[in-house]
Order: sequence, then C-alpha cells, then structure tokens
Amino acid sequence: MKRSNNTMIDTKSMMAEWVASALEGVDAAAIEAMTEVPPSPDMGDLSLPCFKLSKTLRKAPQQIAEELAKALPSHPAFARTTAAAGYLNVFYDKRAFAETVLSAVLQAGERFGAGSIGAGKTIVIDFSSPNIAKPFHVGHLRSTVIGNALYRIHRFLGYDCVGINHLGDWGTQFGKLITAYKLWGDERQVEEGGIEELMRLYVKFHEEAEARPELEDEARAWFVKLERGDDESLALWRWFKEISYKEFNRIYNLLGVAFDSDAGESFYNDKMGAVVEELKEKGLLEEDQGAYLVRLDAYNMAPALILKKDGATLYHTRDIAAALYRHKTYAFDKAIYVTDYAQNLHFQQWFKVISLMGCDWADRLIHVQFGRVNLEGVKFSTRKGNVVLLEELLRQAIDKTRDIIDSKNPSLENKDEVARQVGVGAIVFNDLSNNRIKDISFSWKDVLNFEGESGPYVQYTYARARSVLRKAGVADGAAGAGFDPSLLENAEAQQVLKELATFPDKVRLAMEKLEPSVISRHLIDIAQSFNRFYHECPILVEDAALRAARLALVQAMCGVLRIGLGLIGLQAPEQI
RNA sequence: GUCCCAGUAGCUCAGCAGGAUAGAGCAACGGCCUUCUAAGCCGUCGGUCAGGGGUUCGAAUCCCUUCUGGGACGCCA
Repeated sequence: MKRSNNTMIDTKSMMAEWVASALEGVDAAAIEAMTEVPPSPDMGDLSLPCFKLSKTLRKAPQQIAEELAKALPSHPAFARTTAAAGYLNVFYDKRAFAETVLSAVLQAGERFGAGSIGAGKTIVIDFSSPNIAKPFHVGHLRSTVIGNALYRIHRFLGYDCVGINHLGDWGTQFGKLITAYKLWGDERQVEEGGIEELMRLYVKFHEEAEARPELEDEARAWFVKLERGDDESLALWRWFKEISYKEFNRIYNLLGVAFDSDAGESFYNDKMGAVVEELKEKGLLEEDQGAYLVRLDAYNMAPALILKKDGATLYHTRDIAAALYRHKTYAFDKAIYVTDYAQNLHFQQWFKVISLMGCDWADRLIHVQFGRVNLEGVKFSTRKGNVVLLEELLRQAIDKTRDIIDSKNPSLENKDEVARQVGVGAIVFNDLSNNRIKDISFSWKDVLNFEGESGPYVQYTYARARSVLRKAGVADGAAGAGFDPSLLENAEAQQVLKELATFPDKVRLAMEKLEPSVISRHLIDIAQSFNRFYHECPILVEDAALRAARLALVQAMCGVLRIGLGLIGLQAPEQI
C-alpha cells in the first residue's frame, strides 16, 4: 500500500475525493493509494489504474474507467478525463494548477516543503567521526556529507537534531602511533608536518611490524598505559589530537559542516566500567579464553567482544556506552549512525546487545550505511598510503572552478568565494547524487566534470535565474503578487510547476528513506525542466502580463532550488 | 564455508511502497549564442533490466535458485 502524501499541493487527494464521490463503497484513501502519475504528460497528469477496482466492482477495468470518465462532475482543479487501457486519466486545469502551485510556493517562502512531523522529537545523528591522526580522505567525506544532509533535512521537518562527531580518538591505533613516535618520531617534524607526518609514522609502523610482530605487543602495551592514565602517553595523545582537530576544522569550515557535540570515543572512558558491570549483572557477559563477550549465537551472529584478554575495551564497549549515555542525555526518538556498510555486522551485534539489556528503545537505533569509495577500481588504504586526500580534491575542484570563472565571467566580483561554493558544491553533490548504498568508483575526470547532472549545473541554473530576477528589478519575496496564471499553460511552464509541486514529497521521502540523493535527484529534475523553460520562453518580454507571470515562476523556482541546495549542504550563489 | 549487499545503455547511475512505450548524465555524432549567463538547449545512436523458475490481470520492482562482483565473519575501528 502506498503511503499517502501530505503536500501543500495535494492534487492526488483532491482527485481521490472527487473520484470516490462517484463510486459506491470505495473510500477516498483507497483511491489515493492507487493514484499515480502517467508515464507521459500527454496521457494525463494523474491516473487511476482500475484493475484492482475491477474485483470489488465486478466490472472490466476499461469499463470502470469509461464510466468514471463519463460520470464525474466538473471540478475546478481538473479540466478533463479520459479512459485508456484500463486507466482513468485526469488532466489538470492548467490555469488552476499554476495558481495553486505558485501561490503555495511563494507564500511559504523559505518554509516551502518544511513540516512539523518531527515537532517535539529528537534525532541524534552520529556522523563524520574521523580517526584522529589519520588524514581526512574522500572515503570519510561520505559520512560527513550524508550525515550533514540528514541533519538538515530532519531539522527542516521539525526535529530537534543533535549532530555528534564521534571522533576516533581512542583505541589501539594510539598505541601504535605512540610506539612509532617513540621509535622514529621527531617533535619538530610532527609540529610542521601535522597529520601527514603522523600518517607517515603510522604507515611506517605497519611496514616495520610485518617483519617485527613484537611491535604489535608494544603498541598494545602503550594503549593499556593510556587507558590507565599514564602521564606520558596521555600527553602525547592530547598532542596528536590537537594537531588533528586543526586540520579537521579547516575541512569542516570549507564544507559548511558543524556539530553539536564532539564527544568522541575517549569521552566514554569513564562510562565503560558501568556498562561492563551491567552486562555482568544481567548475566550476558561470558568469559572465553581470557576475554569477555556476549554470545549472540541465538541470533545467528558472532559474539560481541566486550573486553580483551588484557582488560582493554573494544569498540562494542564504547558504542554501547555511548548509546546508553545518549539515550539518557537526549531521550532521542531515533539515533542514526552514518558509516560504511563494512560495519554492518558490528552495528547489528551491539544493537542486539542493547536489546538484550532490556532497553525497549533498541529499535530506535538505525545504521545508515553507505557504499565504499575506491580509486578507479582499486581499494583505498590509509596504511598503504594509497588515498586521495580530501583537501587536495577540494583544492582542485575550487581551482578548476576558478579557471572556468576567469574565462567565462572575468568581471565577477567575489570570484574566490564563488569558486569555493561551486567547487565544494561539485564534490559534495557528486557524493550525494547516488543511492548511498552504492559503491563509488572515484574518478578525477568524472568528479571534475561540471556538466550534466552535477552540483554546478544546479547552482548555475539558480544563478542564471536570479540574474533574470535582478534585471527585472524583482525584490526578494516581492514578486508574484499579481500575475495571470493562465499565461503559464504551456508545456515547459507546466513541467516546472509539476516539479516544484512534488518538492515537499521528496523532502519527506528523503527523510523516511534516510536518503539525501532523493533531493539531489529532484534538484536535477527541477533544473532540467527550468532550463528547458528558460530556453523556450523569454522572460523579460514587452508584454507586462506575460512577463509578470513568467517572473513569478522564476521566483518560485529559485526559492525551491535554494531550499533544496541548502538541505544537502550546498550554497546557492547569486552570480557565477 | 556462513551471512549481508549489489548486478539496468559503451561508462556512471535513476526507477525497485508491482502498473501503460524502462529514463537521465557522460562518451560519440549532428544542430542552436546580434535576444534574460552556452557550466545551457535540441536531435541521433545506444537495453535479452546478469541467467533461470515462480506469484500476479500486470514484474526491472515481490519470492526461490544459479552466476558474477563487493563486504563481514572473536581480542582493529
């Protein structure tokens, strides 16, 4: 059964009530659930397949469609109906449709598509969460931009959002890093080299450890010291963390991403003892070969390791502690974790442990998983140093944008700022334009192609439309007061109107599916339909009435693009 | 070996709350700038929706199965 939509421009429910009124014993909700959009606009704007009705009404589908087409009274929103191949096709009254859509969009302004379904509810979004002392590469970008988009989408729909950067600032890798630093590191080189130098040490550790496995033991020992509050290791840890923060913040600023909490893994250090105790009390913990774990055989899963044989905690322990803390602190309606799908089992395991602990909110934990990024088919590996660094990628995208601006619009005033917005937009949009579960085959050529389905395409469409409004002297929010909607009955205008009308549905769908690409895709659809309109229909024409009507459409389109871009974390430059 | 995910045009992908003729973008080729920004628009070419079974009035979409690719599978995260 289809979910009923709840747009401000709900032509489907209008049609459903209309049709239901002409049928005995069928309610509007059932009709609405069956209603769909025909594959081509010349078949109609909405249609009702009559195949299911044919069972209850005991008539042939085509006969039902024909009888309905004949029996339906006139309706202000619908101009005509046809019956074809078992479908009842309904055509909008184009004038009424234009009026409805434009007045809804222009009146709602920045709130068009916003909602209140999240009112009074809190959602905790755990995203980005890079590891300290490791460079931020394109693989980390995904969690960051997907999480950021979900944050904005939920906030737009009324949720209280808590964005948490669960920094990887704890764990055995710090033992490794300390070991490497003690053996081969140099204070000044680290200060100067930043994460790059830390990564060099980390890579070197792994190279050396292949021949000298005892290094691994040393690393484990350092981590144990760290967990027990040893001064020297704590000081080094703080230092590494500070260096990393500096670089991460530079990137977050560039991306326009912010968090409400930076409570990383180390934040839970003093909260894990209680978790272990609770698991013990509830009889879930079991000792095995010196380690402690929770058996999950009954659920067809490997056990969840809680304590290593040296007594150190593991990521399960930390995630459980964090979930308990967050539930107590934020009383969330849902808590989502944005990570790649390789961690699928991990999340399923500890979600189950939470449930076994008797927490009735275990089903509010959601793993939002996304596909992995590879470099034209080859795996990324921090350890092997085979990565595309995010800053390098953003830099190249910005530089390329800058070159294009220099050649196409040399007189543009704030070139650097626009180049930044568009260059970053290209990278972010590229990451958000496919279903998140799909793997991404990273290619320099594709990611730096700003034509077709891309962020710059949408931003360019926006800038061009804004430019028309500027020339027309239309102030923000002032247009559309008096226009004649019957001047927007042509196919190009109607198609734009249709795309605008479904925007609220798309926002809602993106939230329900936790899928930002729903919005990215829709922005492409809006831009494509608008560009067709722009090409076919001159806006700044002599005829004042026609001009006013088209300007109203342009203004509405700009408003929606701007909202949509904002929801996926992109800027909307006024000029490019 | 077990479990999870993916497989749609040469490439990257939409569509997968079952509906009419499977859509975009890129690439290739051909058009459109004395007119609102050509990062644009229009057109041509391009498909046994991985294979096989099943459910249904109707399957790219749901179920089973095979194949291919990716991932995970106790002391990393």
